Amino acid sequence: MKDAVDRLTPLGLMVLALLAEGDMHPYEMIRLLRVRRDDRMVSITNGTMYHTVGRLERAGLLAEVGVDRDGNRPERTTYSVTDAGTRAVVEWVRRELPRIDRPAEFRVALAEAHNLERDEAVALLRDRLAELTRQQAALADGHRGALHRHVPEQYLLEVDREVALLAAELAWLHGLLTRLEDPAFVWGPDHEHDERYLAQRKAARR
Amino acid sequence: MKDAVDRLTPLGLMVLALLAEGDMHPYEMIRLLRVRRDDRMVSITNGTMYHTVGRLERAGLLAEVGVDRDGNRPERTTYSVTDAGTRAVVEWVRRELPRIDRPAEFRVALAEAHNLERDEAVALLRDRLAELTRQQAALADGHRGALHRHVPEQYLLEVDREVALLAAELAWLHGLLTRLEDPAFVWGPDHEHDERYLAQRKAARR
DNA sequence: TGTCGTATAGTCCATGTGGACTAATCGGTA
DNA sequence: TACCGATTAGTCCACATGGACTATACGACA
Repeated sequence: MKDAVDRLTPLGLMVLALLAEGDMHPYEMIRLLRVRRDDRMVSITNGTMYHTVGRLERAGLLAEVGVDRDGNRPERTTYSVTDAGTRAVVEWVRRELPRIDRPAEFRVALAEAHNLERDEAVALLRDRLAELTRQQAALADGHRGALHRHVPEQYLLEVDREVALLAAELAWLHGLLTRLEDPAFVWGPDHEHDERYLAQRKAARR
Repeated sequence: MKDAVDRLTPLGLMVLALLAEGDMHPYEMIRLLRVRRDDRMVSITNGTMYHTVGRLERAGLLAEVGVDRDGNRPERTTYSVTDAGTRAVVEWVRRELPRIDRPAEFRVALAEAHNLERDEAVALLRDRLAELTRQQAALADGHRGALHRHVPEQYLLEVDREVALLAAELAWLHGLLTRLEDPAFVWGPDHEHDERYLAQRKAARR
């Protein structure tokens, strides 16, 4: 029996995380996520957003808090995140942060890692580092083996790239962990900044 | 009016490219793609494979060439790629190779780049290099700007990673183009190798 | 010799995605 | 002032995905 957290899509998680900043209607979420360029991580279309919000509501992770209307425009249904929704964010990030398959999920988990305690995030990222190291070694081994068996390089372009990108990701992750170990690196909610962010949201709203 | 090439999924393209090696039934494609670890690039499940083959057949890119039966096991429907299918592979790779959105598509296009003439592949990869450079500059700019506006680093982890990975991809692509310019880099079909590969296929078949 | 797991070859269905469509309103411009 | 295009807010549908399920056959092991 799969629970709600297993069914969470990357967009679903971003919606829940966004609602932590305040109640919103789906269309506003679309605009805000686009302004913040969060659509770099997941493609955001109307269909997907409304469908996603519907699913989250059925799962009890968010709830309708009101319908208002502006002139003769379509109704706007405003949603609020529930306690279960807030907990789901933490659980999901905890689950996805160390996983090395599912790149889209990882990017979102990384962007929302600040929802976890610093120590836990560091521990999970260390697990990820170990897994990535294994994968990189295996892939690089396979690549070398293929070259040794005289497989023409022209057939190995994609593997070659993958080995290079994995190396880069390892280097980056190693650097990040080093930075996170420094207590000077700020962690956790930054309310001063959040307020300025809220102003930005109001502005985008006109 | 979208044509068949627009509707091609990464798996669809891999199926067409695979059938260039000889007629096959879907289940054999699944096995072979898994043996070659092509499921690193696209997830391969039964449902997706049979559905994909069905679509390709309706689009006229491949055709049934026979049904045989082994003992009392389920029937095996064998497919062959059509001329339209062979052309579609080239068109699709030509379209996807320079694009910098859609990472999954690019990996498959890169793996199948040898279906194009060397000069064309190089030109398309150069276009990609230019686009990637622009994107990297824009993202790095945004990142620096955010830091300058005192956005806490903890909120910028994902962007930071993206900037690093884009830099790595640029470096790799640059290196590849340099290697491809050397005439010593072999390009185009390598029949000697293909025959050994065919033997591997027979072996996997038992 | 029975049986337990895995490989073979495929079907089926619940979900999720993305793009087309609607319909009203607002801002600019000729 | 009349009209054009973009924005707002949302619905709807075709299609793609992935996982569960079926049913036979083969190999290993006890």
